[in-house]
Amino acid sequence: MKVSREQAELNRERVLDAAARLFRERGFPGLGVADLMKSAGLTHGACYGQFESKEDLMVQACQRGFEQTAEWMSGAGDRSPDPLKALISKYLSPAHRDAQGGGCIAAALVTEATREGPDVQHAFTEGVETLVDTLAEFVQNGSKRERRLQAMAVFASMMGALMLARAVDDETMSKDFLRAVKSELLES
Amino acid sequence: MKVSREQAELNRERVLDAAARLFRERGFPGLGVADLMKSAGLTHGACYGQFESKEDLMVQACQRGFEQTAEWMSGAGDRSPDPLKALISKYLSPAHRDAQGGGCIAAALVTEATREGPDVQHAFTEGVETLVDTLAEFVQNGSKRERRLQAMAVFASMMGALMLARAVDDETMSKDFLRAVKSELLES
DNA sequence: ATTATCTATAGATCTATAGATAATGC
DNA sequence: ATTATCTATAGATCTATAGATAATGC
Repeated sequence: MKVSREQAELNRERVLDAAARLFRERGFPGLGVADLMKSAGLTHGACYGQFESKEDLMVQACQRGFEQTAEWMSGAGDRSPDPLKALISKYLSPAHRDAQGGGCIAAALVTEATREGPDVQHAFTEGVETLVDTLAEFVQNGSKRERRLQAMAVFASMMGALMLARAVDDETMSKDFLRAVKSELLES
Repeated sequence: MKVSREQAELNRERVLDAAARLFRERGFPGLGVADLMKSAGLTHGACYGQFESKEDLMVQACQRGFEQTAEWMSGAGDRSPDPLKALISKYLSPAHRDAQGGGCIAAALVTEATREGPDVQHAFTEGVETLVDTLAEFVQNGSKRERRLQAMAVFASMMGALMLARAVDDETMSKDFLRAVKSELLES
């Protein structure tokens, strides 16, 4: 039953990765501790050896998810003459829309984060800050503050479009949301 | 215990109004049937005389909420020389941010709607369609399709900014999200 | 007689903990 | 000896239903 300290750490990592993915797919209240631990190949009792509470788990899963999203974002822009446009195209693609568990964690959990306690909300805030920083590096013109505000506007617009594209059950309308915001952002 | 048919209908309306408000505030899984009925002054057993299931209730609460939001939107634009700009300013105000229960239902429940069954998702889709129609009437230039795409882009951008402004626990950043998208939308 | 609502409860599910188990690490 | 994980379970909560109750509507 007991495993090596090294294996225990690997297990904890596996739980966190599963949590970061499954919370995005099902939301915070939609994923129970037992289900999550089972996905990582453990029983639910083991959760409380690794984490203080479900809230602690949500906080750490947010941090993990934002790290992944930030990496995904900077990766999308790299090796492109206009990294911001490259990222916008990737963010607003049907592929991203259909891969909620591996996509932008902000788009997957904004409203749910608002309904959780201050610790989750704070982890979420810090994550958003990181994403805005990442995006701001891709903005070409303007003062530092202008670039940051520009990044915030681009991020909010993309996120809104992605979420609406996911929420509607009409494929045409869904693609139109992606297209509409994409052409709006790529023009300016 | 029994009330008049007329009173029963009033009760049902009161339940629906409470549901439309409380689901926006707490999310679908966050509001239980017992709590909701108590808010309307009834016991939870009465719910199943008025609605088939919690899902049925969610569907009807969505319809009610979207009606209210559509009215709120067209009201915001009326009696203004540029109704679209008037609406954008109202939508992206701190007052709207702080009044989630009475504000845009799409911004309050997008992600949660995605996690519910097809009936809720369809009610949500129809509601979004109504809001886009309302917004499209305020767009001045372009063909019908261009005006509609423009309305979709404006809606997605506003919604994303409002949700991020609600999610972060830093007042400066929150206001910056509103400001950033507002100036972006009002310029063009 | 009909029926809107209430009371009581079934059955499922969820977070969290206590104590047992068995392999690690000294 | 320590401890990561498991088993079992407590206690709370949630949706839904059955049957009782009492006022309406004929």
